[in-house]
Amino acid sequence: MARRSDHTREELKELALKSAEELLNDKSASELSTRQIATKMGYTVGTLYQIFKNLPDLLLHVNARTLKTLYDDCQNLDISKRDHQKNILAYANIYLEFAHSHPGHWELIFDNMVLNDDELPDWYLNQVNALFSLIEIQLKAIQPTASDNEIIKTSRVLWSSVHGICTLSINNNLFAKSACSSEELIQSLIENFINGWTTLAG
Amino acid sequence: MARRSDHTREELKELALKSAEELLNDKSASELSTRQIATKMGYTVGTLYQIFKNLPDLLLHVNARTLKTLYDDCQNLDISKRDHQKNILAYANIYLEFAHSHPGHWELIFDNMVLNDDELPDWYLNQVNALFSLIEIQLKAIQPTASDNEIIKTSRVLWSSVHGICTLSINNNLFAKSACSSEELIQSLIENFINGWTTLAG
DNA sequence: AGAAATATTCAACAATGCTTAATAATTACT
DNA sequence: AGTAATTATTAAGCATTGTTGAATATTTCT
Repeated sequence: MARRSDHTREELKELALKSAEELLNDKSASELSTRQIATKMGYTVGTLYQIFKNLPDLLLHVNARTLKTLYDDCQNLDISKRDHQKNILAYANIYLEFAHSHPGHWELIFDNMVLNDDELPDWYLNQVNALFSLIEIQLKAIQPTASDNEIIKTSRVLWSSVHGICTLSINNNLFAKSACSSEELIQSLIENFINGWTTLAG
Repeated sequence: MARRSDHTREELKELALKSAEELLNDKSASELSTRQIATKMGYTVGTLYQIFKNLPDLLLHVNARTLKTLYDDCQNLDISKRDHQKNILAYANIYLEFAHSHPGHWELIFDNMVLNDDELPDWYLNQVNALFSLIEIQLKAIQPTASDNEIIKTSRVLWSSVHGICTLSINNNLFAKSACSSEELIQSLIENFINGWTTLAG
């Protein structure tokens, strides 16, 4: 066996990422492995190491595509010019919807294997910041006098909280049989928090 | 070979759990293995399978002890009879402090290996519910007219949100260099949310 | 003391994991 | 066209996992 010019280098990269993504539709992030990705591609593991530095590097590229999807989903929203709380709620629901329908992709974003390896590259951090900006813009519109620091802090609080609801609802760790759909929880969070934030700090 | 009378069955159980806990001080939950636990005990793996059904069963007992520690920490608080928001904030800080100082123990509680195996036993669920009750009592005190359903929902929202802040701050995923200590985030969450909750639903 | 019961160890199995050394095939050059 | 360099691809290496069954050691009971 040997060389096959079936695919160019760029095609192989696309193929690898696509294979990983397909696997993530059925498996959890921790079950993803080089062997499985290679098999799904119709190649063996060594090929992967010619395209990517190592597994974390491959996964980072998968994550980058996930972030892009999320960002595009947010951009496709009809943003209201008046009701900023509604906009934030819509963002949160996109996040929730994505987490529920693509738990594997979503989980991988927070996988320590990818994150802790070393410093994340700038091109990746920029994608993250772009997502945060969406929220920050809405918050600034709600409270134009708030300091940048306050805006950043509040965006982190909100996003962490939404994230927590997603995490626990996906894994069924809410321990509440009834009347606790994750949509309800998200809505309660956003409404009460934003209301408190506007009346208190305003 | 360790002598049969070195430890009673009960002592072995304690020894196993203690060894697992010590390992969790240095390792992440996913790095924990039967072989390491057995080695730390001074026994071999077979002994573990005489005490516990399998690894998830062992880990479930580790988690039970973690939950007890958390509950005891909460019970040792000086609870105010007036300022219920302050009490909730204190609970949240205990949760945060525990998560930061014992990330391995904390992570294991939400490990899918333990949770997804099969239905969790009642004696374990009771421990979980006891912790939720602490929050629910405070919420009920804030809004005595709120329905049970609303109390349950709100406790889940609050706890999920606190949990999210812990998750992301531990793994350094907040992507905010400065001015975002997790304590600040927790305080912002509790203050704004409770304020919004009392003014809105009241 | 000898036999039955139990505790503990050891070895093996069957997977899985990431990574790299070796191999085979294509390309580039003379 | 024939040889050398490059590169795609494979195969093997090495470590680790949870679990089990047989062998060995220790205790208990008759």
